[in-house]
Amino acid sequence: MRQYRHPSLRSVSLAKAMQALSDPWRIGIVQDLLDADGKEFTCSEFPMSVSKATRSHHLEVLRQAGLIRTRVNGKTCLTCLRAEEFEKRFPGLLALIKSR
Amino acid sequence: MRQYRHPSLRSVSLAKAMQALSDPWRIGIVQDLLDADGKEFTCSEFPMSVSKATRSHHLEVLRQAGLIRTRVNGKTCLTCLRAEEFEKRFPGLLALIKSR
DNA sequence: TATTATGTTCGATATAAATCGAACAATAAC
DNA sequence: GTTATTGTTCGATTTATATCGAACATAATA
Repeated sequence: MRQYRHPSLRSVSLAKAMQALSDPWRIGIVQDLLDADGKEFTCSEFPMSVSKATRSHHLEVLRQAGLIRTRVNGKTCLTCLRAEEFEKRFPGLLALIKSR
Repeated sequence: MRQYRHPSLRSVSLAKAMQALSDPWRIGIVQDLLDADGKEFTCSEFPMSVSKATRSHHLEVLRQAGLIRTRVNGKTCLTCLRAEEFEKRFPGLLALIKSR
């Protein structure tokens, strides 16, 4: 499988972060990751009723906004939150996403 | 001049707030309001190099996201931040916007 | 009342984003 | 090796957003 690109958080603008978090599916993904407290998810584990192409797209948007990190694991890919890094760059933003 | 509609903050979703703050011009407007600490701005006072139609559009987006309040004042309209309300609904978000 | 200043709204255009199916690639399992 | 599973990428389509000029409305003022 391919190599994932993960930008440094320094290079992520506030506008880009906001844009990434302006979609309900993507907010849901981040909430799932927050609720899971560090656990990694395969792509298909996120509960979304969209095609796998769209799912892949949303994950890429979150990746380029510095929100998630994905690694290859055999046949699957595993995604986790970049929680500490993101929190340092945009303090308090993740707390807003937490389910409520 | 017309009546402005201002949604209750309860009715503003996180996605909508994020969407409103995903544009550099709009981030700039909110930063100007934060820096001015309560002062009201007329539309044309925000330093933006876009047409007045576009300016009006961006202010409407912020208005519908619960970020600003606009009132008619004779020939002009005056806009201020809905700082306390917005902070109560989305704690910490405005702090992220503050110029830095 | 005519003029000017300040914004809004409309219609059009251009750009960006979301979405899907199909084709592809890589790995695991048979 | 063949097949099945998991995702990515491509091309096309649809929907949303940004942008502007022109027309309009309102209020202050000459």
